[in-house]
Amino acid sequence: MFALVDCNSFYASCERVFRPDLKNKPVVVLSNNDGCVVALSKEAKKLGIKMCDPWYQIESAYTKKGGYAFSSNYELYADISARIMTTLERLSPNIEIYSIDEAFLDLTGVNNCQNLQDFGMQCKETIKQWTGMPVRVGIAPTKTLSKIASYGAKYYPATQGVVDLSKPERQKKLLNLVPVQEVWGVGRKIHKRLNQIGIRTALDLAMIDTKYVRNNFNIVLAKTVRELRGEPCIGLEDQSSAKKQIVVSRTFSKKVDDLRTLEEAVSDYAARAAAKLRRENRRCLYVSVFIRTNPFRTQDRQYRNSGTTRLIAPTSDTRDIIQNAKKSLRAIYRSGFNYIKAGILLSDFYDDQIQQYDFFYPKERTLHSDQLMNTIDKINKKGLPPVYFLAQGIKRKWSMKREIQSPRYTTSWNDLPKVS
DNA sequence: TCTGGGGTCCTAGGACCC
DNA sequence: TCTGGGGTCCTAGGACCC
Repeated sequence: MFALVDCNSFYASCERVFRPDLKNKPVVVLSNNDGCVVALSKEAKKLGIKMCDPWYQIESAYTKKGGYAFSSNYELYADISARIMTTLERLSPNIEIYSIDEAFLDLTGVNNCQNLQDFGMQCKETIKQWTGMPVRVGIAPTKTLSKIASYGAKYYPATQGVVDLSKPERQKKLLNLVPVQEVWGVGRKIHKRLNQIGIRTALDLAMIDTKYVRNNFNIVLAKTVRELRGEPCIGLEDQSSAKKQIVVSRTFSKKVDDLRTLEEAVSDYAARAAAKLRRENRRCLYVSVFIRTNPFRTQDRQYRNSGTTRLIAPTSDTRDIIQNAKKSLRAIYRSGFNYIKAGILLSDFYDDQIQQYDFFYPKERTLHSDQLMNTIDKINKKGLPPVYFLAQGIKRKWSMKREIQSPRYTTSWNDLPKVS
């Protein structure tokens, strides 16, 4: 048996934790560069705002109606997420942190000593009390069904945010009410194809022959079908499973056309990616870079490309990663285009405890590399002004716009909320 | 003028091997 | 006119997730 604990409009709710005056008010959170809406409260939804609405199109009408908006504040969200996950770990022995605002709980054994509905209610209330965040809980014999349960908890207020689908009759009843595109694993493309063969609800999907699905769709959807019938196919993921790739990419705050500026941005992303890599205790062998123009500007000539370099040996040294990123960038850069986005991707990871040196690897790099990186990471961890490489640039005019960001209430001493 | 970022998994097709 | 069979590995791209 699984439980899915899911936060209600996570980013918007985070903004409310330290702003009780925003209770029952419309709140939206914007993507990087204040580009579009990525989270919205119930009240904002009622005003007709939708996920992914471009901010510049809705700003004036929305604020006139008394709506509040925030630039994304990932430091705050990550910290609140960590508090919620720690709380869940105390309530259940085995959890899988699925995303910043969701976790699956393994309820094996719990149903022997406690009513599951009560357990769900206890989770919800404890999290509210300890962190201030509203969550809902879906309980079911498979992960896919627990997602369905969570959907029920979201759209039917009578459930008070907790739905237990351990009984097959209840599963059937709810599946019949859920549109097929809401099923976990059914995206836009599959939805369209399912509609063409007359599949409209989750229950319709649960009833198709799995062989037919395997032959006409794919094995992933066949698993989904079996999960909807209550047959567990997807287990709790092992959290130790390490990342396979690290991506850092950003849209620029304005168009960029010269190589120097691109180099600066790519070096900055490379340094961030390298720091992430070290946090995972890994080294990487490949560094890829991609750049692209703005596809929304149809009047502009379009260009996109990516390039990859293989390092001499696996490394997590920022200097190596920056150097190779710049090399890849120079190989793919073409002048005469307005670039809007660049990114870096690290792949093929190795444990940082095992260092296989190459005969031709420069000695001075291997000698103090780990010590130097360690020191930089330590300094940058402690809320002091960060240490960075000159290649990352000083003014960073290309860097993203966040004009209406809330304070970092829980992660910066200067931003602590004041009580007067 | 202004349209996000970071991931995973699967599959088809090409290169290569015997 | 005629040109095998079976396998592995790698990569790019598609689809999905939050």
